[in-house]
Amino acid sequence: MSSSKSGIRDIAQKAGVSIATVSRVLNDSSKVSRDTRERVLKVMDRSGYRLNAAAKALATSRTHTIAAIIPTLEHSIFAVFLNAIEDQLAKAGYSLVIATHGFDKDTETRRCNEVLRLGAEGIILSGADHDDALLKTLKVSGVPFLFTSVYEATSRHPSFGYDNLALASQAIEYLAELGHRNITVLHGPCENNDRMQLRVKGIKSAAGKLKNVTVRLEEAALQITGGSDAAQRWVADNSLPDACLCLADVLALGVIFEAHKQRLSIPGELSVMGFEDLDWAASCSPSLTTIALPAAEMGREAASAIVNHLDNNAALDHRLFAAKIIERQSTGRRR
Amino acid sequence: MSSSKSGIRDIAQKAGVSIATVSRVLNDSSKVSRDTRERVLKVMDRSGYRLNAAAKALATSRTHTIAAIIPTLEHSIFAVFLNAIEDQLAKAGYSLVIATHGFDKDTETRRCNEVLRLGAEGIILSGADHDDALLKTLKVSGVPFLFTSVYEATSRHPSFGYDNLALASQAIEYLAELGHRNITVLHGPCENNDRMQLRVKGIKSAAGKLKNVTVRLEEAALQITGGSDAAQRWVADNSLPDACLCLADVLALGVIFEAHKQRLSIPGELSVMGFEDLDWAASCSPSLTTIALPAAEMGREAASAIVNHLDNNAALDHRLFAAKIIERQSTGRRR
DNA sequence: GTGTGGCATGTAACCGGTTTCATAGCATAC
DNA sequence: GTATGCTATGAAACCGGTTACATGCCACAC
Repeated sequence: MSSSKSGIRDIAQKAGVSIATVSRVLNDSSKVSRDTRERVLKVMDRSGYRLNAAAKALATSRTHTIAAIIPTLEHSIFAVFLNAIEDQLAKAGYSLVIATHGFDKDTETRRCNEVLRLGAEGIILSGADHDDALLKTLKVSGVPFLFTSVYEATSRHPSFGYDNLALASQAIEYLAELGHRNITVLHGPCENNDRMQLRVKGIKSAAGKLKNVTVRLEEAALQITGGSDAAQRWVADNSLPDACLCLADVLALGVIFEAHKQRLSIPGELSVMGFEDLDWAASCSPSLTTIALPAAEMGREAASAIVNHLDNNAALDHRLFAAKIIERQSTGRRR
Repeated sequence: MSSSKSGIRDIAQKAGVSIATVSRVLNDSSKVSRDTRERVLKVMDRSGYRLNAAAKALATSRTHTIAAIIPTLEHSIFAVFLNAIEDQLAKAGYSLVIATHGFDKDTETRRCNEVLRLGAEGIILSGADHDDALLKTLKVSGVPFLFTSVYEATSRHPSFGYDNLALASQAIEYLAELGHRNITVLHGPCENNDRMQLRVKGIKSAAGKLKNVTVRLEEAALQITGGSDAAQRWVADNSLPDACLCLADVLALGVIFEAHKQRLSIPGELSVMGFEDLDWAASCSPSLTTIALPAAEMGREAASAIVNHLDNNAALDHRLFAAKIIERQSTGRRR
């Protein structure tokens, strides 16, 4: 080995300049003569130099890393969301670290500490309901963070999301307006999932005001079989409602599949409505009436907002993402 | 502020020990007396000390970070795969950085350089077909890497995956054995996607050997509408095959939805087979005969292998993941 | 010729950890 | 009492960058 020095010092020596000059070249400082800059760059290129991010982070206290802490990547709504975040962060020169917690608050808190140790400069969280320890940790650390998928204008912490409560109310009102009098609402587990809690709350609130409409709430596992099992039960029990509102699209897909197996006509015998507008909702048969949540847009904007806060000190506050009912063929007027 | 010193030096001062001792406590070195250790830990706890990962990385040349470079998170097969990786890495004390390239080789190479600069100690790639520049970069860097989703026993680089070629052959043979004589194979774009290329190659190879079977290949966009558009065309053109083999489950789902709309009976008038076994394949109607790819298992094992290589210097080599045909109700004997 | 200012560059401290090596303290062996 | 060895601890160098400050040089004004 010709030179044992590593990194910047090696380059400096080979180029016959000081390490400060090399650093200036790296950082595009204008205080370097054209000649010198080119000489240094040439040496770097030839030596296959690669900047050491850890050293830079140590010296600057900047890591250019953002963390997203989410329940799981297995639900495609999160994958779409994260994909948009990653994309946007990459454009801004930041990288994404992900941590999943599987809907467990203690795990979430632990993972939050881990990403902070790693030097995350910003944290994107899912939902607004978190452990006190997590919030305290975030507060103490001073790292900016963002709740997502919920819009909580009154919260002290910034949130980017939807008005889950109002949307759920609108959904059931929509079904009621179609004349349905007997509506079953299928929802996922509410535990450690405030988005779902809010939707259920919205249902309860709207149900109280609807005259002549019977609303029944049922919980199902948040997967296709959760929906299909429920539909199967309705047929077996002879408890088929006029309409079924699923507070997650996967449940609706399960219902649709099961209805098909049972030769139940949708929307003839059963109207089905979803929540999320996953990619297949427009294509399934019948296509699914649902509430379109702009998850990708939310991801992009959340990433931009955090970056903009870090780079330009822009304020982080609340942001409501419009979501609206997409009328498709799985719902119809009650016969 | 009482003490301006930061991190370890602050703790050392408050505990009345040297920084070396604090470091020993942090690293569980046994060469610290019980008393001292407890005193240091107490001070750390009270001060809300958090280790600086960048400093540690700089000093040790270890980041405990693994990168996964994948095309996109939007296809759920990748999400499932990554979810398993993240889970496994977290258990082993590593974190995951993800980089997506959107099926673009140049972007992939660029992202690879980025994660190397970040200090990724291992890299998980999707597929085995990459830019020469990327391979050279990896080779020069000395960072261990793993191709996934493909099994290439003859490759000089380790690969964890499936025998895409053989599986595709088996799939079409399976359909032929059911008596189908007129089979259309629907595949996604092959460009920059060697998994798909291999599957198509497997089809062509098997097709040559099948007597009395006409195999037609059609390309479709890798999304549900790719499948439904194709099926719609078949009906319009009067070119409906006996059976349709989709080299990605999403395409099969599109075909199933469209068949339902067209009141085409599956498998009565058309047998449909998929590839991947995504989560809904068992629940859809009719349930989908497909090839089950153990993506989560592959993710877990890939993560373990990289970690095991880094921690215990275990060799990284090839690993074939068994995938098999899952017979469900979307396929049947030709009438 | 001297003074002034600006530009390019270098020197050295610093970021927060780890680690090598030295050493103090003490018990045990002779 | 001295030699020996072991344990717990500390001092200081080091990892690879950034950056405040110093300096050398040159042009230009006087």
